[in-house]
Amino acid sequence: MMILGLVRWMQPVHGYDVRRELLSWSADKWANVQPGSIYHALRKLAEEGQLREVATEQVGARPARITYEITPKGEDEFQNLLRGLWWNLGEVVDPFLAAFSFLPALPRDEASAALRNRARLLRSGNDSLRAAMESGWMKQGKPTHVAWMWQLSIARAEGEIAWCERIADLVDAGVPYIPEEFTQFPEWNQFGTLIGEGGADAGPERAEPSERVGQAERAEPPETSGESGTNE
Amino acid sequence: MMILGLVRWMQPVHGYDVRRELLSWSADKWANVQPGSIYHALRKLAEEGQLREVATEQVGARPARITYEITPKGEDEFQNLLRGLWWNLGEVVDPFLAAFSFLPALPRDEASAALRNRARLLRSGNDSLRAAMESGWMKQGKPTHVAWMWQLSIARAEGEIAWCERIADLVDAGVPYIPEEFTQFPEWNQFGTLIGEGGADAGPERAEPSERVGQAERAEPPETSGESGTNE
DNA sequence: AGCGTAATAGCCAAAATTGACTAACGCCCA
DNA sequence: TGGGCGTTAGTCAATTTTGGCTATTACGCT
Repeated sequence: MMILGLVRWMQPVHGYDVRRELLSWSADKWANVQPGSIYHALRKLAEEGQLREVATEQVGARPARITYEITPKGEDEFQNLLRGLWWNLGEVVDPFLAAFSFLPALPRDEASAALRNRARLLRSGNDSLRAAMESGWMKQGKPTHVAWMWQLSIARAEGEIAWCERIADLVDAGVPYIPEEFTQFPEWNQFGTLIGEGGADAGPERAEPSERVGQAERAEPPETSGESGTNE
Repeated sequence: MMILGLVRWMQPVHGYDVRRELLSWSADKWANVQPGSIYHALRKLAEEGQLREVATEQVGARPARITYEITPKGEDEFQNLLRGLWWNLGEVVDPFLAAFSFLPALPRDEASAALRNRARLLRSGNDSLRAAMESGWMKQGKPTHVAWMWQLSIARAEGEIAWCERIADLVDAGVPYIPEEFTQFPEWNQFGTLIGEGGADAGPERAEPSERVGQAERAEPPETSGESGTNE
């Protein structure tokens, strides 16, 4: 989608243009697009008839670059995709949520410390976003709505900060959360009940692998070397 | 990570157990784990020495099931992974954010309608989460911290709801955001508007907001069949 | 001019993910 | 008593994703 939309936007383009644009948006972070996938996606879209090759230039002995533009079919598909995303709730993938589900695996004091630390990180992330928005960033020719996107991030983070502090307090206060299954039975079967309850389900969250660390802000856990590695 | 953690948690287990557990958590939504990937992950972890095969039972002529348990090395790795996720900010991947970056591709009135619709969806999602938490869910033996996870979702969504309304107001108010690239080449809009209101039906506006707030919360864009398909 | 670095453009083999598929077994009810 | 259905358990080929690699040209500096 991203790629189709970008081609639509910048056409005619070749792969490297798209790559640079995505990179400049740090889209490898908030969208799901690594540079390596671009060329594959372009080829696939072209083969599906949503894009069309428009030229193939070559400068010297460099790799030839193929320029694409969107076809009416691609435009149509793009509109569908776009509306699907705007009108429905998509599933958000958040690795922290997945990790939080293992709360009982951490000692209480570390859990609460980590939560407060997270609040701190979120706050300072928000601060730097705000600073970036006010300082000359927007005069640099960035579209206004990008600032709105930042604001969405900020708004969500603000909700999360409050949550962090609240939960940290609960943890500190010794509110019990460790299920008996942990302390008593090694096996937990009573999970069948979870399924039955799907009627009111709605866990709109989702966790995805790959953690990359924001440039500066990062704290290390007390003891282990917080290697961020694979994600099985 | 998820899988390693689950094995650690439920050991000794075989693949199907893990699969059922993840399914019961709807983990295919909020984590990144489809049933198909489980066995691969288990094998990979075993081969990396983080898990160990512990038994291979076979009942009749059914597929043999291999039971795994975690090794000290796996435990170590799990602690690392877990702490990495707890102490650092991970990147959240949200398809809506990606879609929002194409705001200029939508007609103003559709954008604002979609935003308000989104606020509605989020609100009702929150409501049903809250309802689920209060109604017998927690008495069912569910670990307390799962409720905290729901609360995080709610907190974030609340921030987002406010944002939606705020931005919708801005859009309605005609705050400019369309970059010059767009207005320069009006043939782009051609498609947006054509498709947006070309449905030939009376109102190009407002998908009929279905009143019932049941599980099937979802609204359709004005005309196109909001296929949520691939995502290039 | 000569050298090192950065940017350009894309490729590719390996790894991961997916969803459809198999195939036996248990059980219920007519 | 046997046929249909759901559960159990996992496989597999095809698709996707990854991120490191190559090889050329442009640029800056002394």
